[in-house]
Amino acid sequence: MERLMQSIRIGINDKIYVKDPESSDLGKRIIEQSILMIDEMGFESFTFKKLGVCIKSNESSIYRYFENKHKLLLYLASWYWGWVEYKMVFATTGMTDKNEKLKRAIEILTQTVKEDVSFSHINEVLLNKIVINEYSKSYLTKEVDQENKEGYFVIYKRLVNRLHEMIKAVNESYPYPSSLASTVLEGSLHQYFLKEHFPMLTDCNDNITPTEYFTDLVFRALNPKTYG
Amino acid sequence: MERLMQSIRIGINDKIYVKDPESSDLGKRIIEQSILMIDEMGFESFTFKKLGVCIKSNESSIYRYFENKHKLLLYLASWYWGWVEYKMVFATTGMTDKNEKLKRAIEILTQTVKEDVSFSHINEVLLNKIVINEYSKSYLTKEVDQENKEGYFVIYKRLVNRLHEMIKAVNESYPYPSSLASTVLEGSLHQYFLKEHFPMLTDCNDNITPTEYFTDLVFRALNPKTYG
DNA sequence: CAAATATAATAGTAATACTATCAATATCTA
DNA sequence: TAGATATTGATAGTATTACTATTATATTTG
Repeated sequence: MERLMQSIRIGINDKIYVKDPESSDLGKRIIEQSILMIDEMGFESFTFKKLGVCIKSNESSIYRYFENKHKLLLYLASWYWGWVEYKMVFATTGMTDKNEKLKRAIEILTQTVKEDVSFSHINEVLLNKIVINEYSKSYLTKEVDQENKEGYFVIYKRLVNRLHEMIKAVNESYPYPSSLASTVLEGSLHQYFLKEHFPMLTDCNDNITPTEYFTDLVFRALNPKTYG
Repeated sequence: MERLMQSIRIGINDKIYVKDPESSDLGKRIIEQSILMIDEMGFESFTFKKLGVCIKSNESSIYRYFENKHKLLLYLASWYWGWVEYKMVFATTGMTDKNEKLKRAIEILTQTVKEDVSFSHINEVLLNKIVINEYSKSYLTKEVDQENKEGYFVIYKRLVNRLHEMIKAVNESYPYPSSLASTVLEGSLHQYFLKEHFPMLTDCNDNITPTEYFTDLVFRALNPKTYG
């Protein structure tokens, strides 16, 4: 798996960047260090100026890769969801038992990333933390409709849709497959956040994972007669 | 109900503001107009300078009420959740049927606000929209633990807890009552957002409400043997 | 009416989020 | 290998943001 992952490229909408950061050494340093810095100081405090100092490059050079830090966040998020999508498809294709398949998918989608599987310069553990803390900010904007039209969220939408399809496969009469799918993806990030900062608002802790909670929830919803 | 609401005061942690905006005419105009402006231009573009122009007052005068716009958002959110809590408690106290009580609570917590019930200067319809679009930003910060310690989120936490208690009352053996409660509250805002901007990711539309989806979900989760 | 308080007006600072220009390198191509 | 081209770096500059400080002017209250 690790070997395989190293040669995978995540296809990201090329309108998100001015110049593909994968195409140069500077570009890769921008991605690598921005992940470390955003995790460290939070997206609000992060600036291209600070990043420039950190990678010993110039602010103006970074602007040649990304219009602004918002676009950089969109890039990081797209990369993350593309990576999760890859892992999910890889883990579930070929599975014939629909229940098991859905269960496995939920597992992949709701688990934390524990070790850096190492796409060379991208630290997936920190990127996962960034997505938990910052992803909402990438779409809770006044420009969301325009940016959605331009395709900045396609990967995420495709991922929700894949889950939606698996839910339908298990119970085609369940009336809210899309909402359930989006609830699992978004809710999972939220439960991780609560676990860290508002432990009173969640049952998730060192023993109970968001994966257990959502697996249970989804199968109760889909199969009320036989579950539990 | 309307009459009653007009005389209610929402008790907000006084560390959120420098000077209580309810204590003066200027303070009320700050609240009133900031709601209109944040709804109109989004929280990112909103500044105290612009607000000053809008209410024909001075930037520096606004700083005497709120340290910064983040604190103002915390204030608006606290007010909103306090108002929702009031409505929920009002609607459910005295109900004896635990199932009906939970159902009614979910209804209140997940419905949109359709008309301005008019706390004089506060437009609840717009405030509800602001909460959908901006609430996450109030806690997805590096300062969240400190601010939580100072009690800036007590009302919201109390509300989640009330729902948690009602869930337990219906099914005390359900293993994830806190997570389910927080999922309903946060997920409801998310479904409204998706309905508006990513309709493919939700089943909610003009005919299906987040209330129906979450009522169904919660009762399927709590009562798998008899529901549906 | 005097004192206290609230608000307004003005000015100023450091940082942010860029844009523009030009020089220095590196690389690729004829 | 010279010459063109692309990439990066350095410097400067602008408008806006997010404040703080000071002083003046209303307004309230005792």
